[in-house]
Amino acid sequence: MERGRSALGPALELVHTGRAPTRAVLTAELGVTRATAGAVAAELEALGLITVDARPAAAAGSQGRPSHRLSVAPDGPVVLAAQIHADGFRAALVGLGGRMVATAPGCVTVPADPARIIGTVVEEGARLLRETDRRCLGAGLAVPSAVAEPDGTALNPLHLSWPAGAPVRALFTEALAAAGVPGPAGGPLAGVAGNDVNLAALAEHRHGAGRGARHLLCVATGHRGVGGALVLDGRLHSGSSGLAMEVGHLTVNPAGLPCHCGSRGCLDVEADPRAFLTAAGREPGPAGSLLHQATELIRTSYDTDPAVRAAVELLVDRLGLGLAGLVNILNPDRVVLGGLHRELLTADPGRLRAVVADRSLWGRSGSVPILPGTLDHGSLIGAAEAAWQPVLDDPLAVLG
Amino acid sequence: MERGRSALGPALELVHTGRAPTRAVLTAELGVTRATAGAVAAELEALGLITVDARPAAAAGSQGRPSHRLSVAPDGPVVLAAQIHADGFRAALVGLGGRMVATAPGCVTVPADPARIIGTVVEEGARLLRETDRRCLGAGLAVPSAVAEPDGTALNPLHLSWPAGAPVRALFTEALAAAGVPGPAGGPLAGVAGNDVNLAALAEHRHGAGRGARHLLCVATGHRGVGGALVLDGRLHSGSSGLAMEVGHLTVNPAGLPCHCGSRGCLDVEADPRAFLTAAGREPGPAGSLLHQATELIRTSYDTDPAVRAAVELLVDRLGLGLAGLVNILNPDRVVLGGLHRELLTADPGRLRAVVADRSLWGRSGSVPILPGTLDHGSLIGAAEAAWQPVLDDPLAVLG
DNA sequence: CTGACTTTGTGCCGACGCTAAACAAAATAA
DNA sequence: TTATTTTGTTTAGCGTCGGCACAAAGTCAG
Repeated sequence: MERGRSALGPALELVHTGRAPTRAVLTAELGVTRATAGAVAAELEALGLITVDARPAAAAGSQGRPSHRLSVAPDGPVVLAAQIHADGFRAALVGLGGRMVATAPGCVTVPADPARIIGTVVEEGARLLRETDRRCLGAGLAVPSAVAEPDGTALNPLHLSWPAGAPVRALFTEALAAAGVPGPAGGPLAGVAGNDVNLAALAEHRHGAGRGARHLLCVATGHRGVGGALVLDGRLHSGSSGLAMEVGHLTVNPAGLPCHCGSRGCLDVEADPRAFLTAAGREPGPAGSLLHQATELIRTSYDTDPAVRAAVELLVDRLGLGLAGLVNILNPDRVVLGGLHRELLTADPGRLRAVVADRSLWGRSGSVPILPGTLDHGSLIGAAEAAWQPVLDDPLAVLG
Repeated sequence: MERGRSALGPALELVHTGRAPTRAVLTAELGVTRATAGAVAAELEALGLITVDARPAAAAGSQGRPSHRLSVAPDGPVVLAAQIHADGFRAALVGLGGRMVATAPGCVTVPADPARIIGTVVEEGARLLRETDRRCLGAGLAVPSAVAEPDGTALNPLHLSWPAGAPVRALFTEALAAAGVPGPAGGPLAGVAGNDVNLAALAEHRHGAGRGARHLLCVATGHRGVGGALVLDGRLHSGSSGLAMEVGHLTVNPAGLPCHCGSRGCLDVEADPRAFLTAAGREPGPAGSLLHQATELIRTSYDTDPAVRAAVELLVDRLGLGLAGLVNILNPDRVVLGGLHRELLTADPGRLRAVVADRSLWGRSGSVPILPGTLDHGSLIGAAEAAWQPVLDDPLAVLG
């Protein structure tokens, strides 16, 4: 059996995430000798994945021989990333380092049946690939639904009016074959599919506000409902069957609204954009625009409208209760919020952090940092991250 | 740097947990060649950790050359395990395979100050060690409190009337030195300390009802409050600072009792022995006997006393709600219950499983197995497991 | 009982990933 | 200029593991 250089994957991940800007840092991070780090970097360069710049802009102030600069290859291979959400879909090519190389304009279409829309978004991606000469090493798809493993089926694509249990991964892989996208070995390309919040969390961990966190908790909301995700030691924790972090049914308001799950006051119905708009006395618009409507309302009227401010406080309190419960269970060392929750945090960071610190049992002794997400297209980048994973695990197995 | 045989640790763990009864199975489980597995087994035997029995009792019915039998060395090294609970403490020597080699009679003492009681239990353990000629490779202590890392301090030793923040690991290590317990290298022995429920979960995963589970969730109650633990891919998940799985403050009864955390209806006050006794119309006895009182009541009167049966149903419903929340968040592939919860499950297994399946979102499509714990002294065995961990990770680093 | 077959255990060799150590290179400091 | 510091490279060697051939110990068919 082929045995690749085992430090190759970790080294690529360090360059990929920007945590190894030089061979010297790479040596320290990998815990190997300079000789090994040098050999590994040379091999990654030979594979066309990274570049070594012997003459960086200007040496820093420290003494000693200046380091060469390591960076991801600017014209290296890419992966095909696709995202489907309530109000459309998007396709892109993403290189190492989370760099968006090419994007198809975000098409706004009412999602019809899964096979059709997945076929369409894959065709967009295939078109982008034909316009470039860069190799495609993988493909990832983000959907607003839990994706069961090992089947790759979408269990609750609620906002998409898809049938529950749609085999999204199989449809994705079939669409890739139909669109003529070749895999790295020339054969067919196997796609990966995942929940959008999970994938966004992975992207935040690699390239965003979660960088360097050991245990990262992400909570985000799209238009309806609340999603969670957990990255443990750099790996997405999706549970034993891909269904972990369905956090929407934590009780955050015992006297609250009834939820379709049978309980009352679930996070899902108490801390999503619809709940916010209702609390602010606004009429919720069409389903596909709830997030934008709520975000705009906060950004434009938080400082001026007392009703908006009161709604923010209410939702911050509920969200804080849910976050505190999750922090007590998972004990992450960082929390990153997305979607509406990110806006709530930005609007009133002190209150949310205080609520969580107050309710999490060890809040006083070093409470957990809570940060807003920093990526614009987290789910899309995350889909790319999932597609890169085999390469990051063992570059030679994919490229060798 | 010394580089031990890297398959040595995994191989020892497989024999330790009984998952590799023969070299052939070991070969398959490790994913190596027969030659490597044979060399690894020979080295473990040379280290005195396992024995190879070339002539097992009787060959099984299958054809081909019969395997030699692998087992943990019956007179191999041991670790010192100690446990402190609300109504006393206990010390034991535990060999590989989770075998209790020697036990000091469980002393029933009201825990006074941490240093005194830890000193006493360590002296008991040291006495056991003096009565044997087996080497001691580590020491572990289980306490009924969250233990913060990396400090090793007990944050909420509520039932022990200890000061919060007692440095239990340091006290344990000091007591080991004071009692003259030598480490494997002749120097002082560094002890490890952990929460009792966490350690019991580790023990159940290695030697009990959790064996073979990928993601194991354990929930248990002692006399007061509810504890949780999570074993992910064979490693205890204790969070970024050792405080994970504080599950006692999940809301399971929105109209329930006020909890000291400020909320109402927390699992901690709704599903512990005191809550059960109250629900059954019994007067709770002294704090240190609540678990025994509740257990006895279920075992003797569940079949005959309608009030007891009603109390079981009530607590099963509340516990089920809490478990469903945890299952939705963590998506384990097995759940093991201890303490009173184990009794509740045994009394009415159908109801608890139905409640969890009903409330966990994907309950219908393959609900998670819920099993009673099978170990008598789980926390003690778990303390030993934690002490064995360095040996299981790299036997040569400890023994070489 | 004998021979074919199946499965397990072992010895030998080579590939490969890494460490260690010496050396070379490129900067700063005196 | 020379010494010092830090980085990169070369070479030798070691240890782990895969591959292979062979031996060992049983079952099964006749």
